[in-house]
Amino acid sequence: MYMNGVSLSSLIVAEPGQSYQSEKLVNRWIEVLVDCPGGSGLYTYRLPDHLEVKPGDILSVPFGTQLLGGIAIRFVTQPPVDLPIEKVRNVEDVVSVGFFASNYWELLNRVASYYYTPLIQVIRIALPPGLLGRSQRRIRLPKNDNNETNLSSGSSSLPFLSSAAQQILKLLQAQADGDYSFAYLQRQVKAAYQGVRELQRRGLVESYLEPPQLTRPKQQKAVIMIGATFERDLTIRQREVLEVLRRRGGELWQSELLQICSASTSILKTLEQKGYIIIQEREVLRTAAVFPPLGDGTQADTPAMDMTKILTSAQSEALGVITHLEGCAIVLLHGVTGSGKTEVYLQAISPLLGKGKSALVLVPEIGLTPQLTDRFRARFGNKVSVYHSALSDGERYDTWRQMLTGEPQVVIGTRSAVFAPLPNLGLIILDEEHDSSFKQDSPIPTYHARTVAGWRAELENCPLVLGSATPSLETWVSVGEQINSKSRSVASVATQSQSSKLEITSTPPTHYLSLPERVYSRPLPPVEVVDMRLELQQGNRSIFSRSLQSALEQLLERRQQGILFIHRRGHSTFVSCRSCGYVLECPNCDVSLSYHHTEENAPQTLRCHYCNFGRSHPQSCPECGSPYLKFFGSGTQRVAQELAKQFPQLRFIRFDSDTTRTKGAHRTLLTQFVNGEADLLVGTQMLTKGLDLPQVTLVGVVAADGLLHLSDYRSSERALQTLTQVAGRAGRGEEPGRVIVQTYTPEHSVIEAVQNHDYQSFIHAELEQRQALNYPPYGRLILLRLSSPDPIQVENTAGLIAAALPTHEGLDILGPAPASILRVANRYRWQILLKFAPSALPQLPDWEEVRQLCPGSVSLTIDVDPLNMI
DNA sequence: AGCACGCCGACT
DNA sequence: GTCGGCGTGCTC
Repeated sequence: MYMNGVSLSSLIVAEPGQSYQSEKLVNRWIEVLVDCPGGSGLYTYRLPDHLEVKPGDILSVPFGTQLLGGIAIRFVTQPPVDLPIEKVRNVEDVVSVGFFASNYWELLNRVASYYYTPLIQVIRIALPPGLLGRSQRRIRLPKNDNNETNLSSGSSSLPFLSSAAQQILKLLQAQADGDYSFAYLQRQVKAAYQGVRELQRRGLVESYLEPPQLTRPKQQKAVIMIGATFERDLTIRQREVLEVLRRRGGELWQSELLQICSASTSILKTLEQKGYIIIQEREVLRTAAVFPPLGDGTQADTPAMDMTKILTSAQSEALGVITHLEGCAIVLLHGVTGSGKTEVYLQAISPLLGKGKSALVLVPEIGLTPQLTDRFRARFGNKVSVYHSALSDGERYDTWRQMLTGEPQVVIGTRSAVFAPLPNLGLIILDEEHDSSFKQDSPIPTYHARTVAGWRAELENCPLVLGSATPSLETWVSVGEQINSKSRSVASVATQSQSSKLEITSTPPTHYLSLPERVYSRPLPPVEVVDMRLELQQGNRSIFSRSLQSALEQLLERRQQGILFIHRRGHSTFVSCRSCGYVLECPNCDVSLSYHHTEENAPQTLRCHYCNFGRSHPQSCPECGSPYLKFFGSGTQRVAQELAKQFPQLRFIRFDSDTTRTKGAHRTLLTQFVNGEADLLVGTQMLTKGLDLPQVTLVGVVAADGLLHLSDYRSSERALQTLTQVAGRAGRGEEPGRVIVQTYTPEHSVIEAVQNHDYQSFIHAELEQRQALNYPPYGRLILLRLSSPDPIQVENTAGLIAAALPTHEGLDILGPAPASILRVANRYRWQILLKFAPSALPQLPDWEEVRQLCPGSVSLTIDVDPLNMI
């Protein structure tokens, strides 16, 4: 257990059935895990008589001068001996009752210990924001009965006030209620702390605590009928209302009932007095609005009302295996692009709901997959809810509570939804399991949703289905090497270690399920590789090869649609001076600024992708004054310009982080494309994530090279995954597709693998290399990220830590090395990589001791199983 | 994180 | 001598 010196090993949540009464009288004290930033731990509180608390409840407790959220851990018969009794304070309130089931608690503990993160940090991501919300310190003008004469003349009458105090007073007097949060004043006025103290001493302002803004459930009035017989003391109108209520099952929302009967509340009041009904405040759940379906619904493959589809034989075999699983199992559903994985998910979930169980569906980014969400909604209606960080706090809170009800339901969500508190979980699906957005880089815990989902499946004793056309090597290896024997059966089914029911801790059984063909036997698109060196040699200086150019022309002639994929890293579009070569750089980070063109007529801006610094495009070079300051690179803007020049009739839509920044932009752009308002979709990584656009026949990769030559050990794997996914967007409908990949290194093994649609051979070659170098999935990695505003201090600290790390057989220490972009947002970053065999785990250093080596200005993040090593 | 307490330099 | 700067440490 990782708890900053507080041992929680004996920490067990009380059994569910435990009575409040028995505890209440005996135990006057309760230990609470408090949500305080520095070194969180357990604190003992007194339980007032009027509060009923059970371990696992979320509480609001006084802590120092503020009220904080905390989790009730356990009752104790007496406070710690070294704690003076008068220091023990009362629990303020109960925020939420009965949340942590014991296996859920165990899940959080595992995350905390595996990722070396304080438990409270894990709890924070598992709970909706605001639940552990802190109270706010606010400053207001004193309420004065005799009018404001002493203040009204303004700050000029108080010349002896400091300028900070005067500014604060002015702000407060200008505000209608004369009331601001202290944090706001601190932002507005410098030295606000002193200013407020000064004003407080003079009695000109007062300070008070606003309790945490808990997102209270929205209450609504419900009308419930009691007694079924109608006496004759009813008027015709009252009878009508009761009749409506009876027909609707005796319960309705007040507003609904009144609307149906076009009545007013006075009728209900009388009925309540006569004892026919009761009116009750009930919680109403604000679930996320159901979006309109994508497209107009007339497209052959766009299901308006989604129906169960007839499965291919591989699909039904896979479905058969999944639905017959009992208890925990890990399943890899390896289906080529367009093989109908989603349909398998849908049909696997369907019978569960009937059995009163719920399903959790994890996707890389919800905004990118409106199609998947639509399809689930079309199939399961309001049993589907969506849970991710882009929801408003209220929506998130309500969805979270909806999950706690235990109603059978389907939750679709991103990374953090792996903590969705669904009881009766019957199945976890993690779609596009190779996608790196399932890994959190910061803040801590740096968890991988796939890893956590595995634990969750084990603890909930339910299957986990990992779906991908391009499985990660980690999954490939963990599901079993037996796939090596290339079975060419339609659905090759393999079962590894049969776990006996007695050994709960043994590794769960694994299954490999393959969907090697697309639905309706549609072929995978042929991939044409174009050597751009030859193009240049033969005098074609365009960024489009002749092959791609003619394909684009054909697209227009045949009225078909296509996708152009551009790999763009932040600094591949930069502005430089053609005269002196000066490059415009971010003043805070060591990267060049990239050119942005947010709207048609907006002024040109330059932006830093790391810290979001922005500036206008200067008229002339700041260095030499030359007016020839232009942008370089092959970002989407550049490609868009070239397209407009070479193919003026071609209508295209840019689909990248610039054009999809606003909420719902993904959907709008995709809808336009689906409706045929454009011929071509031009974009970056986003195009790779599960788009199902049946009309697309052409996929062009402008330059594959940017992907191939990244400098970490996973770059080949990632490049192949990206290219395979992009290629897989072509030919998903009735028209056959084709793919054109432009590259300067056509002999690269990744390019060959894409061309031959041969993922498996590539994997085996890649796995051999990983094994030889002891990289994941064989060896394990832990990355220590250090950062500080002081370049010398980080470097020194990094050296100090590296020297202090133990030297063991099988534990490699790589570095310390400066991060590839040394400075981001004015912080200098160094890192140390630890590589070790899984068996060397016990020899790892004590991270608390390592942390001690960091001076205050240097922050240390321990990234377990890192994916991004920039 | 706040907010105490507490220890040193510039002033009445 | 006091006021007020900010560095250190606690919060049940």
